[in-house]
Amino acid sequence: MGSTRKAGRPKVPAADRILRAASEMFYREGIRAVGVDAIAAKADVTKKSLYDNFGSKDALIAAYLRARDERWRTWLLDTVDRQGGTAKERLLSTFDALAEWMKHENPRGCGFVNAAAELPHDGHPARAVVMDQKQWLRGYLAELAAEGGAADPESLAEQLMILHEGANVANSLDISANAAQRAREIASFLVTDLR
Amino acid sequence: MGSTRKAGRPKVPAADRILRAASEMFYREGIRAVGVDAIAAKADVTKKSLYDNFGSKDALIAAYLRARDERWRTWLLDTVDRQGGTAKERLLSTFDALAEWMKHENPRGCGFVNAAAELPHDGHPARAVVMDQKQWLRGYLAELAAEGGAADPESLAEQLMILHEGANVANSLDISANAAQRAREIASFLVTDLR
DNA sequence: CTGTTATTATACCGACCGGTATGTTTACTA
DNA sequence: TAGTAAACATACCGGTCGGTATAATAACAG
Repeated sequence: MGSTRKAGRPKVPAADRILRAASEMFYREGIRAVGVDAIAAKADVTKKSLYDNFGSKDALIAAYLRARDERWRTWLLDTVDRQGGTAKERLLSTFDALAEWMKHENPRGCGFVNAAAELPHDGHPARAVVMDQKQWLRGYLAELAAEGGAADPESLAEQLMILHEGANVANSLDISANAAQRAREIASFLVTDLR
Repeated sequence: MGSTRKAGRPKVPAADRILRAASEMFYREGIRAVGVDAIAAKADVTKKSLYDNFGSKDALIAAYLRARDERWRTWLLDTVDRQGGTAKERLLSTFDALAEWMKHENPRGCGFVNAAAELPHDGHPARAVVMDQKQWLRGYLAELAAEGGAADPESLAEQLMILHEGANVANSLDISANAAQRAREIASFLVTDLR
């Protein structure tokens, strides 16, 4: 069902093209390194359209992170559900999902951690998105941990978060060739007592 | 051009003030967010002095990271040596060193990881310093692992690196209240068979 | 058709960017 | 005391930053 309207012009709405261009450039080059003019040019859009749609660069940054967050959540949940199994197995599956994600979407580290590194001020709208992303994953892991009968699900979730974040960094800086796999090995120790 | 640097000077040399100011600002605000004018002003120095001493902003960034690297290495080695003990105990001590370091020098995450996030291009002089920092720590951990009789010291070092990096991120984004302690708990599992 | 909305094109704004040029002053040392 | 090198102060450079203004054009709903 392609929405092909009039072979000449906008197959994809301007807002979508802007967000797509911004996402690629922000992640690859760094947020502060990319100017709004460059984004508009790559999206084949005027700066006016960009500001009509998003209001400011800061809002566009937040939108970029929100979209990335949604893609990651979908990918993670789909992968875990697809592999199925017990709560213990699903906790370990999150590292398989991470491995694939890093391979083709995350070669330069976690986009949220990178954004937080570039935007240290608490007031920035992007930081709320970052914090939300992390707390969501932590909550999801805690849920699975509780389901598996963990003695302290929250503590286990924190430990698994450390492994996730560490794998991201180790992967992006060539510290480990298959960081997600290594993190998964460690995680398997932590969940041995679960069902 | 003989003696450029010689006998003791009563005041703190300009180069030191510049490097100190740059270090604080780069780490706290982010590298790209800080302009050379602001650094010169904070160091109470003219821009000319800054460029005479460091040549370019990129070189100053690399110098900032090199200085930070040296401080970290010194802190780590001193802490580990102070606590002493077996190789196994010293591997665990690296997490105690990290905990203290994060408390008063690293609240905003690993400065090297943050720098790599902001400067993605391989050609940038800062990236070499970052990579060197990570490889050094990995090598140090592998050394201790071998000393402790690890079956595969390199693999163990990679796993411990994941824990170090993960603790840094978890600490800076409030994912875990005592991330280094949690990472240490995990590490203690990994080194149980060592001496 | 007409009115509205989205989008285009272009030009502009003040502020700041990294970096340079010019001289003048300070401070150590030969 | 004279020489020298490092620090000073100031001003400038072209380029880019995020953001705005104005006006023309294209698409669509009534």
